[in-house]
Amino acid sequence: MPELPEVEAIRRHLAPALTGVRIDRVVVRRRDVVRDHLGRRRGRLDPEALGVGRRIDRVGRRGKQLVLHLEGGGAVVLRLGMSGRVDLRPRGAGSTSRHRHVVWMLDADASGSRRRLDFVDPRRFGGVHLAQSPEDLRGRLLGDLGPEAHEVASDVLHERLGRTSRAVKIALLDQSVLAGVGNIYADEALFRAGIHPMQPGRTLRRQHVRRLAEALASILRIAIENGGSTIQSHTLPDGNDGAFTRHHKVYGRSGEPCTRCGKHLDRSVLGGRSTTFCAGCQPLRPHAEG
DNA sequence: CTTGCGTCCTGCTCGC
DNA sequence: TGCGAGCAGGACGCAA
Repeated sequence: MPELPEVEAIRRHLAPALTGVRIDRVVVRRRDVVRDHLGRRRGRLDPEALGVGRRIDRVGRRGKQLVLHLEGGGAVVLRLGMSGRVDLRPRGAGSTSRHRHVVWMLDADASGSRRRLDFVDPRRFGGVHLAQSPEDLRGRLLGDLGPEAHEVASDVLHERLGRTSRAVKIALLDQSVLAGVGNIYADEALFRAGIHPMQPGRTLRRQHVRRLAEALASILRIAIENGGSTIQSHTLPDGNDGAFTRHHKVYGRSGEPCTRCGKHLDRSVLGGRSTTFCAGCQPLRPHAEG
């Protein structure tokens, strides 16, 4: 469950070690985590689609998905889900997890290090998706994603949220509306913008959406610079924790005092997701025309 | 078309 | 110390 900043931190960590490196061998220890570009489990795994014998041209990211672009087109898309992570370690190192589902054995990089990349995901909400061509990638895998949350223009966000009657928090979590926001940053951005999580998207006024876009950009960028936020299992591939936890103003703080007004923070459940907010600082506003 | 609900999993923390 | 309940950063399929 890393969200955009955590995935970006992982991407930046992996890129220098993986770019230009050839994949020697892939071990699939649990085949049901591997899917094709439409999300289907494949009966037969194609080693070439998994990257065997190919170089990694580029390590990219779109929303919460990590994309290993392979030479000759196609890509391996890693979705970390709630509990997923990737470990980058020397090929000979032992593994600490019994939930290591896919292992990429890499050739030596420029400095001569021979490493492997482990996809680990205890809950298995995540997965490894194989795109055989750029078209595959542009389809269901990445094609339905909204704009990147940390750089969305205010008027674009206003137009997109204006299309739905759902609660703004639910809309923020919808990756086809906006890519990269998860439960933590949805709550944090709404708090910072002073918007009630249950406010219907289409009732948001332009000025509030502007504050929301600014809050998203600010919070996500700071989180990226800090290497992503951390709770429980989230770790960077080198085993170090990200360091953003202390910046959370509402997430995980229900019942504690609001940092802005001192009232206790409320908790409710929206779309099955735990939601923390300050009823004082984030008032539900009636829809004003014009 | 949109929206809301149930479901997929394991592991951790908390209270008894 | 053990045990069960409840909760967890996501996203899908399905039905209305």
